[in-house]
Formats: sequence, structure tokens, C-alpha cells
Amino acid sequence: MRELHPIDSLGLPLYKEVKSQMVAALSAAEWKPGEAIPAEKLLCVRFGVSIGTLRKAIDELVAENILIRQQGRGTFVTVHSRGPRQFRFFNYVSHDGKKDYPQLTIVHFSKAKADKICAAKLGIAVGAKIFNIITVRGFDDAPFIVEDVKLAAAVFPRMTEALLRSRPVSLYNQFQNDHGINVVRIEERVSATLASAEHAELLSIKPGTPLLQVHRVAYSYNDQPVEYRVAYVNTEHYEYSRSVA
Amino acid sequence: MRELHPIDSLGLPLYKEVKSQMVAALSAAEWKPGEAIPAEKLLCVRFGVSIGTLRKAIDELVAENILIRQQGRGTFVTVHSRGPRQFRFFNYVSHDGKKDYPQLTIVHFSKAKADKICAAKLGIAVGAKIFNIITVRGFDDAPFIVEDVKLAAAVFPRMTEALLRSRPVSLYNQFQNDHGINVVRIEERVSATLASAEHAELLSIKPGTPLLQVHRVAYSYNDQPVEYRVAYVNTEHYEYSRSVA
DNA sequence: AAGTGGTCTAGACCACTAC
DNA sequence: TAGTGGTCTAGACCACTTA
Repeated sequence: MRELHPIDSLGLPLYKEVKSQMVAALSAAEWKPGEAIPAEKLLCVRFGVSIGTLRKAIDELVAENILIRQQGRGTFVTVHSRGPRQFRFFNYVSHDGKKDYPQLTIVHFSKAKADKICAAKLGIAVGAKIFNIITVRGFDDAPFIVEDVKLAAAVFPRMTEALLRSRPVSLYNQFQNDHGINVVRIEERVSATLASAEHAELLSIKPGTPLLQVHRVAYSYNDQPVEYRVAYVNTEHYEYSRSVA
Repeated sequence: MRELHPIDSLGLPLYKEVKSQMVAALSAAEWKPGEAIPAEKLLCVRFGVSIGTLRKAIDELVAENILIRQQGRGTFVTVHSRGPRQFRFFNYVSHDGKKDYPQLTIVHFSKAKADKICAAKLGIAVGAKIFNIITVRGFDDAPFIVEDVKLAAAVFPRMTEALLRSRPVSLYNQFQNDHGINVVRIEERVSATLASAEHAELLSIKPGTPLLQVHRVAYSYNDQPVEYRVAYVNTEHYEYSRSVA
């Protein structure tokens, strides 16, 4: 029944082709965060495949946390704004295992130029314009994370300090709502270091206290890097958590 | 066509029931690590389901890294002995991103009794017999990880120091080959600390050097905890790596 | 050539949600 | 009640491996 089209002469399975067309629709903001995508039957017609093939494509997008299915309601584009999804990339827990989302404070915002390391991580040219943001996270008067965030200005053309301060909830939530950027994957490298005088002051600890240093690159669809940040974490009360299956 | 059997009156989907029967077969060592499980058509007959339902059960076991499919060859029970699978739970990379598997040295082996924390992590009684193993990992004369491993003696009845030293490759490989224990999932908590005198000596560094402290619990099928270890890592040349999709 | 898993079809019925 | 996703069937043909 299936015929060879030029489009799949690359040897790609049909469901992979359907998947990449769906990613294209997401990238083009045809389907926006929080919205439902068309019903499965409609998509079957649109892509000219059977329900099983379509569902296999959606299965992968759901596994990648790009879409969320809700029985009886529809299939939705993932939003980082609320619910447990907001915490997916926040991996710190208190010693008793509880996970809370701390307050976010912007302590610095400036324009700068990418140095060699930053350019490599963000996939841009050395000297390209970037935004440099420093944040502190913690509970009440007990900050425990300082982050140095770098964003390519070309990717966030409308970013301003006022906009950033207007919604101090989650950076990724703001990327999504104000800039149409969806973070779907992160990569991190963790090492141990000692608190500098600057970090010690921001974290209300003594210089020389052991800290985690967490380098993170965040990616949008198609493995496009959109953020590079370095976090310094005081693990006296909170630890970095992970699970590998 | 499908009838209501007493067995799925729990409301579980049929493929979940098939999956748990397959986990039972794995736990009972009917299918052993490295071996192929029966062909899909045979399993369809055995479980009385269609190919699509059976494949959905296998899909989940593959996603959990319990089985591995190889087109044209068969579906196999995961082995930790060789290939990239051996490194799945080893998450340290050099600064240039390369991943190598370091040498393993056993520096201590003894029997002990579980303290409160260890008992909680391993799901055993306080005072129950455990094995206490201390290892060092590194390249040549450059060790960078010290690990304090605790195992429930009841789970590893045949464990001896000689057996452990006989095959110093991968602990999880040995769990699988010599004890029939398959580690399928780990959970880790990472914090920053300073090197004690003992750790400094084992790692050839100065006391007070910042180290990662990595608490890990390893689980077998059905979320049974089988190992609790605390690692101390010198991140001068190697970092802890992770990816979240 | 025979056997394996990989993909795909064209439906069916069920469970849940919203109106 | 209508529409959604969730599950399941009973095949088909393809790609790959082994002999």
C-alpha cells in the first residue's frame, strides 16, 4: 500500500518523517506552548499515514517531553510555566528528599561579547553579542545557588532587563512566553570548587566553602543551543539529584 | 475478541500485564543476561496477545535498558560486561569530553553490620550483615575516585574477597555474572565537600581539596535496592556528566 | 533461504473529558 | 452525546543476520 516517495528516499522510517514535520510545525510556532495540537485522526489525514504510525511519532515527542497527552482532552505542547514540568530541569533536593522551587533574584544584567568558551557552547562567533545575567536562588534569606547565565542576543532579540525582571519565576518559562524559545534538553558537567569572595558574599557563606560548579548548556528543538550557564551551589542543605534508568 | 480474565481485573492494560510476566521470567533467571529471549511470534502465543501488544511490552523493557533489540538477530537480556552498556552508570568525563573507563582497585573488604542510614538505603534491618568494600578508580598512578560500597549479605550470599578480586572489571558486571543480580537503575545525590586526610592519601592530593561526594543507591528489578555506595571524586581532571531530555 | 526484529496498515472498542 | 486519546487486533511487507 505504501509507495516510495522522493521524500523518504533518505531511508528514514515514515514515522520519523512525520515526527520531523511535527517538529517543524512546532519550530514555526504553528502549534504554541500550552495549546492542543490537532486530533490524531486529523493528523493522520494531514500526513497521509495510519493511526499507528502517527502515534509512534507522537510517542517519541512525548518521550522527549515536547508534547503531553491527556486522555479525553487532547495532546498539548509542553509548557514550563506551571506544574511538575517546571521543575524538570531543577535538580536540587533538600536532605530529606523534598523538592521545592526557590525564589529567583536577578542581581545583574548586561550586554557583553562572547568569549571563546561561551561562543563554542552557544554555537556562535567569538565576539558576537550576548546577554550576561547573574541570578541568586534560595529560600527567604537563605540563598544557595548563584548562576551566571549567557544568552545569544541573536536568539533573544527582544530581551531587556525590564522584561526579565517583570516575571521572576522561571527563566525557561520566560524564554517560552516572551521569546518563543522552548528548552527541551540540557547537558551538565559538575565539579567541586571553593567559594570565591564574590560568591561567598552572594551566598552568605565563608570564602573557601566547598561548592558545586555546574556547567549547563540548554538546547531547543533540533539540538540548537540557546543558553549557557554556570551555577555555584552551596550543598550544605540542598543536594544535586539525579536518576539513571 | 479480548475477554475479561480474572488476571486483569485490576484494571491494568494487557501490555503491562505481559511486561510484568516478562520481568518475572527475568527475575526467575529463565532468561539470563546475554541470552536471547524467545522470538516475538513465540511470545505472542505464550502470552496470548497480538504482536502489537507484545511489542509495546518489549518497548518499555527496552526503554528501561532491561532488554536490547537487534534487528535480524533477536532480543537480548542486557549485559553490563562489555560495550557501551558497561559505562551506562559511569558518568565521569575528562574536560575535553572523552569518556574512558578507569582501572578499579579493591583496597578494603570486610563484613560489617548495617547502621541506620545504610539499612534504610538498602531496605534491610539495622544490624543486618553487610559487605563493606572500598575501591579506588583512576588511570595509571592517577586515582581520582574513592568509593565506599555497601552490599546486603543476604542478597550476595556467595560474595568473598577472593571472588571480588578475581575479576576487577566492573562491580555490576560481577553482580550479574557471579550473583545473578542485574542493576537496572541508580539514584544519586551529589554534594561538595573537602578531602579528609584518608581520602587525600588515597587520591594523592592535599587534605582540604574540594571533592564531589556522590551518594548512590542501585536498584534491580521491581525497585529492589542492592547496593549503597558513597564516592569521593577529585574533579581536577574529570567531571561528573549528565544529560536531561 | 530461513528467521529475526522494524515498520505500517486499517480498522475496532474502551476510558475519559467537556459540553 | 460527541470528541479525545488509550489499547488492541491480525495481519502485511521490509531490512537485517546467520548459515
